[in-house]
Amino acid sequence: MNDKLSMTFSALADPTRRAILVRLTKGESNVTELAKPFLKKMSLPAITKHLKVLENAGLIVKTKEAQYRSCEINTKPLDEATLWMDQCREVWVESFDRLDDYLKKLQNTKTNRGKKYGKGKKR
Amino acid sequence: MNDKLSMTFSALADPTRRAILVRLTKGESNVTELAKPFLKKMSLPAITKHLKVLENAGLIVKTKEAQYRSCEINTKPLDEATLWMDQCREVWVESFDRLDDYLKKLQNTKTNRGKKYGKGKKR
DNA sequence: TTAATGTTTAACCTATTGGTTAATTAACCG
DNA sequence: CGGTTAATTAACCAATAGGTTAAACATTAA
Repeated sequence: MNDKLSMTFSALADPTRRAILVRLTKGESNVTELAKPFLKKMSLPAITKHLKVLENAGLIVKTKEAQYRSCEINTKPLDEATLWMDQCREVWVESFDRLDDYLKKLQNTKTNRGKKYGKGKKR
Repeated sequence: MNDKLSMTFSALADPTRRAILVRLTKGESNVTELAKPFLKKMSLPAITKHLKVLENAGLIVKTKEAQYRSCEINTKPLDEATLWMDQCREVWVESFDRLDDYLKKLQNTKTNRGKKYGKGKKR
C-alpha cells in the first residue's frame, strides 16, 4: 500500500483516526490533548501510532513547539479522495442517448456464442 | 471494523478494488469479466474476495443471472463518505470573528500554569 | 448424463494492523 | 542538577488482510 489514495482511504478507515481529524477541525492541538478522549480506551503509544498513520497520509502536519508536538489538519488528501469518488459516481446510465454503445455491444454478442455480458438487459 | 464508514473507506483503500469500481461505472459486469484485467497479477479467488469486501461495504450489488454473478456499482456509501469528508473540511479558522472563543481560551490558560494549548499563537 | 464454464469455499501462508507495557528521549522548571 | 511532563521507540502479541492452490458447487450446453 504505497499509493497516495490508498494511504488516504486507509488512514480514514479507523474511527479513532477519524475522530482525531474531526477534533482537529476545531483547531490545532498537541498529542496529549488529542489523546485525552481516548485514554480510557487505549494507551498513549496507540495514539502516537494513529497520528503517524495520519501524518504519513498527509492528513495532519506535526510541528515541534518546545516539548509539544502541535498537530494541524491538512485537507488536501481529502480533496484528492473526493475527486476520485466523484469520478466514480459518473456512472454509465443505460439510456437511448447511448444507443451507439448499445448497438456496438449487441454486435459483439453475435460472435460470443451466447455470452450475455457486457451490457445485457438489466436484470 | 464494524461501522459503515470504516468499511467504506477500508474497501476503497485498495487499488484493485478501486479499479473494479471504476470499471463498474462503465456498466455492470460479471466476475470473470471483471477479473480479466487482473489475472496476470492475481488469481480469481483473490478477485472473489475483493468483490466480497466491496459487497459488504455496500459498494456493489451482486445479482444471480444463470451461472453468472452480475455486479453493479452502488454509490450510496460514497455519498456518506463524501459527507463525512465535507464535515471534516469545515476547519476552524483563527480569525477575529472568533474573538469570543479566543478570549475564553486565554481565560483558561491563567489557571493552567504555563500550558499553551489549546489555541496558541499559530507557530 | 457428462463436459465445460463461472464462481465460491476451504485450508493455508505471510505481512500488516492495532494494540500492549516498559524503556527512552527531549524539553522545561524549580 | 534533578524532577516532571510530553512524546516516541522497542519489543512483543493477536487478529485481520490479501494472497495462494486445490476442491467444490452451480448452471448451462451437448
